[in-house]
Amino acid sequence: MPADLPLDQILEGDCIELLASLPAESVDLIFADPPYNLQLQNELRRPDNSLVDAVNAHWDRFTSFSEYDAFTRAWLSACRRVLKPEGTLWVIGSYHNIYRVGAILQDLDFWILNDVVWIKSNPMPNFRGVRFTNAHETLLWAQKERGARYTFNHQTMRSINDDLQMRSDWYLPLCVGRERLRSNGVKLHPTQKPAALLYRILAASTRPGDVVLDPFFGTGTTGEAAIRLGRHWIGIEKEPVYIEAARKRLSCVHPDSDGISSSEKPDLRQRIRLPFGTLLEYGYLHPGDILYLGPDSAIQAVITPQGKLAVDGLIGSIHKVASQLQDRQANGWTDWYYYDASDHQRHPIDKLRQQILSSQETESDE
Amino acid sequence: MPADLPLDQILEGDCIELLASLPAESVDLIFADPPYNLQLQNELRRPDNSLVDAVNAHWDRFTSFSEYDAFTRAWLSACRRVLKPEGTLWVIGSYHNIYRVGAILQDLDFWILNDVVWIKSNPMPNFRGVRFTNAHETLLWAQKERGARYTFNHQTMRSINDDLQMRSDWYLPLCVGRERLRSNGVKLHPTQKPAALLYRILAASTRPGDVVLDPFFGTGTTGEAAIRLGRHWIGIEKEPVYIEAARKRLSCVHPDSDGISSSEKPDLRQRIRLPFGTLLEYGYLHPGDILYLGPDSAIQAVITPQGKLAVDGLIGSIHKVASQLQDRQANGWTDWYYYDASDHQRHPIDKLRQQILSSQETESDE
DNA sequence: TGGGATCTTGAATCCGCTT
DNA sequence: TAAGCGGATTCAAGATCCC
Repeated sequence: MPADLPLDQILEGDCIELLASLPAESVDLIFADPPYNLQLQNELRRPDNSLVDAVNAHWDRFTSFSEYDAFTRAWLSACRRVLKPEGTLWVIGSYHNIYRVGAILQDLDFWILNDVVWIKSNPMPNFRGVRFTNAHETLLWAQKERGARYTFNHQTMRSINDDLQMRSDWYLPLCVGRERLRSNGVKLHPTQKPAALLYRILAASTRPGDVVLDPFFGTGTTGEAAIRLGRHWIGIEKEPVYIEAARKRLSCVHPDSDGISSSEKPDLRQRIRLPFGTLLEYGYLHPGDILYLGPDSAIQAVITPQGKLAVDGLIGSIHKVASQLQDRQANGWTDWYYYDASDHQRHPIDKLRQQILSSQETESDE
Repeated sequence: MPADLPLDQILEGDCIELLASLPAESVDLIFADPPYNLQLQNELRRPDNSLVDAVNAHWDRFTSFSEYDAFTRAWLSACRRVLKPEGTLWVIGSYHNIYRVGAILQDLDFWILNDVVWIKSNPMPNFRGVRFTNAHETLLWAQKERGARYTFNHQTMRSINDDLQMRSDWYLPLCVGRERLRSNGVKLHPTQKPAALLYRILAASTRPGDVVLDPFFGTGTTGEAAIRLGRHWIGIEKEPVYIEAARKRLSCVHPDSDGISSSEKPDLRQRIRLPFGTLLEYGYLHPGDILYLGPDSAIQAVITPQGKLAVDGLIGSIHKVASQLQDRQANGWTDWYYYDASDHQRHPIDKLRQQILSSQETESDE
């Protein structure tokens, strides 16, 4: 590691200039959350006529695609220089910018390893009903040089995904509530990312002690994840307000004493756990199917596309719904039954879980 | 509709040439599933050493991004020419090609309306555990001209999504089992799309009788959805094997007698506008009658002979008066109530409008 | 203090016909 | 063509209020 690498600090200024001042091939991972080039023409109002507080920051104003492209090429090239040959890069964006970014990234000889979709559990609806709800953002994960060795902690990802391979669709809520940084009740940054997103990214693609750089540091979510996971970080940001907020925030963050960072090998106990939704993924059950609360009970519930159960107005996990209906702590796996057309009988859904678990044991790659 | 438009048939040959022979601005919707530019360097084997039957067709081989870009620009431009000004275009792809396609599409002045992610319930795992399971593909939905009116059947989408807005994340299984076309047990087309995907696309963004064109028709999934939904279709394909399979397949498809197509809720935006004065013309209400601002409110207004409402010095449309009295954006149809002497209750005046609208529908429906 | 009702808000390219 | 205006349009969570 070069001695002149400014570790664990925020560099104040323009990222393209500051990146040029850093030593080449010195960084293991880059996470970038660049301006999205949103182009809302007019104000937007909800059906109750209240005004939506849209992104309208000066740093997100570009006059044309070509201006945005030039900006994108500049910061991506600067990032490429400081990245180690075996390093990788993440970029997040929406449909407004991600196709520009993706194409330029490929033109600069980055090699895409995955695209990942962050699916929001609570996106803002489309108030006018004129398009589909914009419920996801896209992450690109690319390596600097095609064919180079890169870090991917497969077992760590498995262990935080109920021992299934982590897929390219990630379900995470927006950054709201206590996690969202505010000043006098006003959100500090219009697009603060959830900590869980950065935590997963760093846990997946870095090793302890690695250097993680974020050229659009904002309020420092990347730094927080790095500290918690025992990685070094470098943040670049030019807005003094964000820098101050990030410094204050990061002064209170400490490495996790347990969790992913200290248990990078999967815990054998966790191998038994399997989310109900997996039965849908495997096609054993389908959204819309009916489950019964017991072998003879008339009480029914419908499976939702999200892998929950719905009865009347009640929606929740198999365990929660079973508990509420029976007014006691319940185990959904043994309480809910499905109808098997082949033998005309009801069986507990736990039977399906056992089938998947046993098939995974034999498929296991260890 | 141009008389020389070859409806409901497959055109045999190269799509760029054949598109040039079609009349300009004649097609309502284009769905394109272009070659993905997949380039597995070596054969891919599962953990049990069996060989994965990857896409390796000759039509999916490009030697460079620039060659793929030129091809993409050519077919997208040709599509743009035949599309009506208010027409829209869908393209599906994976991370190998969708960023090229998206950027070129924007460069050609298509205007992106949404990107949609098709999330596969049963994707192929990443056998070696070196990346995230590639569990989704990306769809781009764009209009030919920014700001033009386009078709989006919001109410239809709502009704097939439990009365919630349809989001940009779609959960559909891969095309497998009986749906997958096979010849002697071998899959006929390496990337046959599920019928449910095309069905949703056409149900969302076309109207009955519209012309849907697919420049990479393959085995005709787009044609099947079009027939089932009562839309015209044009398929372009150059592989004789696929053409033969599509012809055979489509000869057995018939319009749905039920399902989405017949349960399409009328989009309120698209129905005929009916002025408040019509209620007076029909004799449902009379000048001088009293309306009430809610089921219990004491606030009253008088109907003027001009079909306006008057309260104190205030005179205006049902909407304007309701908005001013309540100090918010209001819909007069649902806010104003009339007194029905037959049941001694107040009802929204929208009830009267519905009666007229339904009587008009039964008159015009043959 | 508990729970139900109401209010607030989040990276959003967000109306369309008539005059 | 730009302005006017009729009238259609929202989901999930967390925070706050109220009884």
